[in-house]
Parts: sequence; C-alpha cells; structure tokens
Amino acid sequence: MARNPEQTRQLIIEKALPIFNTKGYNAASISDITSATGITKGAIYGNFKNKDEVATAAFELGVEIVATAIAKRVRAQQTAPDKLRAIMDFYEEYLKEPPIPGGCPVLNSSIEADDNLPFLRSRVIRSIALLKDSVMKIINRGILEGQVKRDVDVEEFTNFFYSTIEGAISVSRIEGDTRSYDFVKRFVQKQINEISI
Amino acid sequence: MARNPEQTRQLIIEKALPIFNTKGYNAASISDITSATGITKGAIYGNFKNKDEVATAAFELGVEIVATAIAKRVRAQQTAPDKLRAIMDFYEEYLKEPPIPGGCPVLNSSIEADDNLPFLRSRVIRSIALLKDSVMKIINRGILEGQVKRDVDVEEFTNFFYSTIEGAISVSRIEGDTRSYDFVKRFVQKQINEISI
DNA sequence: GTATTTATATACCGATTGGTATATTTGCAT
DNA sequence: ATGCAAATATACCAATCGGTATATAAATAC
Repeated sequence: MARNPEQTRQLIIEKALPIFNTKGYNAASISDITSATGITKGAIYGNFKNKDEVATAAFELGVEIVATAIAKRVRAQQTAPDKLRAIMDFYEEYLKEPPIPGGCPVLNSSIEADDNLPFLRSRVIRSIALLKDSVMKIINRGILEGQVKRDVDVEEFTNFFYSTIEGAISVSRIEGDTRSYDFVKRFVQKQINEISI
Repeated sequence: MARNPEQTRQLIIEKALPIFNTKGYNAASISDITSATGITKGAIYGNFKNKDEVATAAFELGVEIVATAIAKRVRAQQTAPDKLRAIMDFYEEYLKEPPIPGGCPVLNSSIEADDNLPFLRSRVIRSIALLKDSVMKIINRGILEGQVKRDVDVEEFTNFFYSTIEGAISVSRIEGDTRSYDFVKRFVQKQINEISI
C-alpha cells in the first residue's frame, strides 16, 4: 500500500466525510471507513488518535468544501443582492446535485452534536459563525456601496437568511423534493429585493 | 412489577422519547431504556417487535406533544396573525424550557432519518405536512375573515414560516443561546405584520 | 547491502449492541 | 385454592463496536 502518510491521511478524511455525513457520527463505524478506503484499521489509528479525530477532520473538510464553493459563487457576483442570490442558488444546486452526499454537514452535525458530541459542537458553532459573518460582510458592504438600504438590521437579516436556508434544506431533503426549497427561495428572493436599492 | 401491558407500553414510550430525542436513534440503546424505565428487556420485546417500533412510537408521542401544545396556543388566539405569533412564541419557550429534552423531534428525526431510517422517514414527512397544513389553514381562514391580505401566497409564506422556525431552532440550540432565535423571531414578526390587514 | 525507523496490516481485546429462548412471576377464571 | 395464560425477568447469543498490541513490509540512512 501507499507509504505516503500525508496521502493516506487525506484519503481517509475524504472517504470518511460522505460516510459521516450520511450515517452520522454514531452509525458510521471505523470498519465503514476501512471498507471505503481499502485501508486497514492500523493505518487509520496510525494517522488519527481516535474516531473523534477522524470525524473532526472530515467535518472540517466538509465545511471547507461548502465554504469555498460559496465563496467562489459570491466572488463571481458584483453587488450584495446578487451575492445573496448566488448563495441561494448554491444551496439549490446543493440539493439537486450534492457535492457531499447526506446533506449539509453543518446542519447535520449541528443536530447530532448539540447534546452529545462536545468535541464537534464547538467546531459547528465556529462554522456557523463563519458563514453568518460572510453574509453580514456582504450586506454591510452592500450598504456602503449603496446597493442595500441603510436602515436594514444586518444581524437580523443575516440570521433570517441563514436559518431559513438551513431549515428549507432539511425540509426539502426529508421530503425528497425541492418543491419546498423553491417556495422558500422565492420568498427569500423577495426579501432580498426588499432590502435592495 | 406492573402487570398492565398497556401501562408498561406507555411507560416505555414515555421514557424512550427523551432518550431517542437527545441521543438519536442509533446512539440510543435498548439498555438505555431499561435503565430509564426499570423495566427489563423481556418486557420491552414483549410489547414491541423491535427497536424500530419503540422509536416509531416515541416519535409519534413527540409529535403529538408538540402538535397539541401548538394547537392549544393557536386556539387561544382569535386572529390569524395572533395565531402565527403564538406559534413563534411556543417555539421560543420550547427552546428555553423544552417539554421534550433534545430539541424538536421532527427536526431531529428529519436529519437522522433522511438517508438511513426509512421506517421513520415517512412518518417525519407526514408530520411536517401536518404542521404545514395547520399553518396554511390559519392563513387561509385569516384571508377569509379579512385579517390577512388576499394577495398573500399562502404556500410560499407557510414554507417560509416553517423552514425559518426549524432552522432558527437548530441554530439556537447548537449555539446554546436564544439570541439567534430572537433575531429571527423579530424578522418573522415583521413578515406577519406585512401580510396582516 | 544492511540496519533502523516508519508506516501499514493483522490479530486480538473487552464491552456493548439488538435480539431471542427460557424461566419466573402475576392475575384471572374456574 | 388451583390451574392456566399472559406478562415480565433472566440468561444467553452472535455480531459488531472502538481501540490496542504485535507482526510485517517498505523507505531511509549509512
């Protein structure tokens, strides 16, 4: 087998991510990962202290994938309203063609970690703060650049924006249908128009 | 021990509900339930075919608790806008003093069931449909009674309303702080005002 | 080329899992 | 009171869990 530890570590994380994201931390087993990677338990525990560390690394990769994909879309747009719309579009495509099987890793981990997985909880909190912060920066800059109304409550709108999207994703995913997301998207679009100049 | 099978069955369900709701289906074990109830494995498997059936019954109880508590609040209000506000208030108190430990059973089960627990998935879908339907009925009646604007897209608003609340709950719960929910609540209140006459 | 270190594979551990087979107890009908 | 059926308790099962100790194989240093 490959003798590059950095490479095996990466392989483990990449294969573990969809497993944790679909099955959840508890249901995902180390042997699931050995099966998916073709790598043995010895190699996993040679590169990670325990299951928690594998899950942590996988979660961080998941967040990175989501965050960079969003950042790319956002950068491609010029104005704040368009940037917000791009985020909505991103999650719509996320539903239709998931880059990571199993839904949004932030939301999934959020539900599973809140009461049970303290080692994950803090990271989930940080990731949410990061995502919210990027939304707030978009709106604030939009205000400065005269694309967004000055009297908008930025934190309020951001929390609405983020919570609504996450909620809509969870509903659409369980329903197995993007219909609910589409409704919500239309509503959010209107709200974006409402705060735009 | 008690010889009333209906009573033991009820005891099992009641004690199983908070366990499943906090730990999740996979992490919750039968022995967790025997510990919580003081009832043995034999009694559990005498009253339920398997773990799935216990989880199903617990979920249905959870939905019933939430749905009847909401219905009570809604009935206490006269107009559609007030009924919607009552639902928002209900979930706020739900966060502060959870009637069921572990968060909203519908949301929790939604995340865990979507990819892994087909026996639960259909029930989650039905429960969401039920909750959405009650919101739609409120709005539609509000239109008929002249409390809500006629041009409101009822299905769109309902999906927004439900998704936003569920999203806000998950965010506030992981953050361990009602701050985010409060922001979202304020926003939703404004939207309720917006569609009110 | 050989010794040494590092990385991976294998074999094993106790604990726990969901579930079952059997023993025991309880309540009820007679 | 007693026999019977129903309900609960106990004892056990194979499978799997996360994790570790050890064996093997590969790369590096000399």
